[in-house]
Amino acid sequence: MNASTIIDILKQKKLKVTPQRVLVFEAIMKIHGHPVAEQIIETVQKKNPNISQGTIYKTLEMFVKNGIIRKVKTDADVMRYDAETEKHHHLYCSETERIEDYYDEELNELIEDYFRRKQIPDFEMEDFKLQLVGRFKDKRNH
Amino acid sequence: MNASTIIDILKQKKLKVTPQRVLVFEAIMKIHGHPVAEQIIETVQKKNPNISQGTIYKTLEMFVKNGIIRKVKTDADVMRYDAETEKHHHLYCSETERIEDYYDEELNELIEDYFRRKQIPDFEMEDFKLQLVGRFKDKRNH
DNA sequence: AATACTTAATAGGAATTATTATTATTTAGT
DNA sequence: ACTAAATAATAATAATTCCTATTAAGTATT
Repeated sequence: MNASTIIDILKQKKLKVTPQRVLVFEAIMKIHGHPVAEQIIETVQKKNPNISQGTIYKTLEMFVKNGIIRKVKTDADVMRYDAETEKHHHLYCSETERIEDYYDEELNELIEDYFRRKQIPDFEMEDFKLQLVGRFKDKRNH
Repeated sequence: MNASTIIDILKQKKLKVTPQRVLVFEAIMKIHGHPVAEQIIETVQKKNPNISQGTIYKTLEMFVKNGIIRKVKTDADVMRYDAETEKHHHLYCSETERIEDYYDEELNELIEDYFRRKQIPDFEMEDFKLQLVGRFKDKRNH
């Protein structure tokens, strides 16, 4: 992936090609992994200090909306607390902020079993959690 | 769960029992679901307006450290961005902030299969994501 | 049972930090 | 050259953390 790649992507999506957007994309490519906004800002501004933070945040948001990049973690922006400390998973509503607990021992065992057979290289697993994204059929707005 | 429950929990863990801690715990119990700090603060301060925000945040943090409650979502506190838009899961280091992508089509199919057989009541699943928490065996600090 | 002691917890407010909003100016695409 | 959208610069916001003097919980002592 390089400058011409993002130029093509933007053109294809009928989005304006600006030097700012190209630099932001190149920064994400260059850093790889999962950069936080700060790292992207730093990398972009090293190349061109005149590019403002606001533009970079706006560009990232635009990239996310257009499926060019993703946000890691679920989208809600504040921490939530959960009194339940037993192992469980979470159901996230893709429309609202609603979150529900989901307990499924059979599922836990299925996944545990799977990872007993298949080791992940260089990684020692301690725990796992499934985020299930979808829609609740009842209209409650917890 | 009620006041005497949290009192017992705190005593058992050799933590001081204070009215503030009891009220914070009761608030979480009362709200159930996955309250954000703001809701907890509101509920606590309705009972006793002299309890400060800082105390409530500190108490929540203490509860989390002692396994009395959990934080929902992974613990890192800033958004991260990911250039990869293909379906994948995440490996989280429990010690550092490192996050790695994890691709596993076999696992995807296993889980998809499972949910094809077993429907979650009142929930229409659109997507899922696995968070695998553990330790990386190499020392790289991405 | 009341009192003093010691350390941790708390209140109150300031500080921090990531992110979003605002607006005048600039620029990309036609 | 035109027009709508993007940008720079800065202010505003909001969640969370930090700081410090005061207070209170748990424990030991009478």
